[in-house]
Amino acid sequence: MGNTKERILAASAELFRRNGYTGTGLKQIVTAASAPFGSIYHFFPGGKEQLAEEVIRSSGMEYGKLFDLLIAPAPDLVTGLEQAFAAAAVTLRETDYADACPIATMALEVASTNETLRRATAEVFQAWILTGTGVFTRFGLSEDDARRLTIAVISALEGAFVLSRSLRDVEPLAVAGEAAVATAREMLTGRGRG
Amino acid sequence: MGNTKERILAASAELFRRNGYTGTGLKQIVTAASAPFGSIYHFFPGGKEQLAEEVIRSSGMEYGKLFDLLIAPAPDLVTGLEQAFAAAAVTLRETDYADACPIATMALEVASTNETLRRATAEVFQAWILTGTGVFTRFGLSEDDARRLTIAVISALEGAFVLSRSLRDVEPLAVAGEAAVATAREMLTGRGRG
DNA sequence: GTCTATACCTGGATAGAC
DNA sequence: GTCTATCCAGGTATAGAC
Repeated sequence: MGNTKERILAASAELFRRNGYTGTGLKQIVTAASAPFGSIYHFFPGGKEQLAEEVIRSSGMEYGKLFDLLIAPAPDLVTGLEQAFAAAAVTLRETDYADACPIATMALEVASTNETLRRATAEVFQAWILTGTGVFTRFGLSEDDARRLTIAVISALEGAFVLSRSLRDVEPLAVAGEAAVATAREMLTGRGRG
Repeated sequence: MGNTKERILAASAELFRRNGYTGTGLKQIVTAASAPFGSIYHFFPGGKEQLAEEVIRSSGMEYGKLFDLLIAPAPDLVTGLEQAFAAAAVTLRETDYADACPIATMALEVASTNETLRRATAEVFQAWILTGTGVFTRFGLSEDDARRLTIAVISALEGAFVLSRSLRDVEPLAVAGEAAVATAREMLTGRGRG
């Protein structure tokens, strides 16, 4: 087969997401991917850092598509947000509180320790913000409101993931979802900011 | 001196917060603490895990006091929330985007890998929720609203920390703070949930 | 190009001198 | 009780057989 690289990327994505960057070993990755050790350096000459960078970009961009898949097709903004947070809660419970954001753990780990990877996570988050802003403007929000709602939604989701994974309870995800909906409603009804 | 243990705890708290649990080595800790290597096992016979557990509990509980120090004394709930998010933004910038939540990075790292430490982070978050609920009820919210606002505020803060540290920009912290204020206002004016 | 063996280093942990 | 020397497993990375 020629999909060794794909298997390494898939195994890395799952291990990095669950165990973090420093918490995942290259030996662990090749074992999970059923690949020989040398393949890592064949496909990723830059070693662990290059592998992680590709994982951050690919799985991060993939995750960002959920704005288009879950929220954009919804009949209205509130319904779209409710569906997105509900879907996140289902996934979290089905995976025993393991599969939340694919890059959040790494983002915190590398924020102050690895500039290359920090930049990769930043570019992913910026892409999400652009995508979300586009989707929300199509629901009638101003450019400024749409951007602010996107940032508020991502923040609420990421923070709720931290609490829900730690507490092993989806309550934070539900509460954060309702708060995001309230923020959206406030913008839609034009109550604006203080 | 007899404060070797305190120096180890202080150095560990800072390193764990910035570099994470797996990203911090015990040798690194004793160097930063100017302590001999053996002292770690003298004061923490359980090794790295016991040290991390004590750090999570102590620095976590310390951080939870900010509810009482920053929000409780405020003239009103909205002002209190604004001050808390503003203070977090100032600290983040002053420390070059390093000092955010003392336990969030570890919480994500250990959520699926170390049940002892996961439980320690969960107990800290539960304590924060209780403290916040108490403070918010004193501002006139119902027990249920107060609990839900607390969870929404912590989620917004934690998520904004992820984005702000990655982007090296306090905009997410500002936006999340305004969203938290909007949620509080909605509860205070009795508009309730849908 | 695939894969194995290995080099080299740092990780956590321990023993024991003082 | 303070501190040093060391152990062994695991980490990343490389060399080279096939």
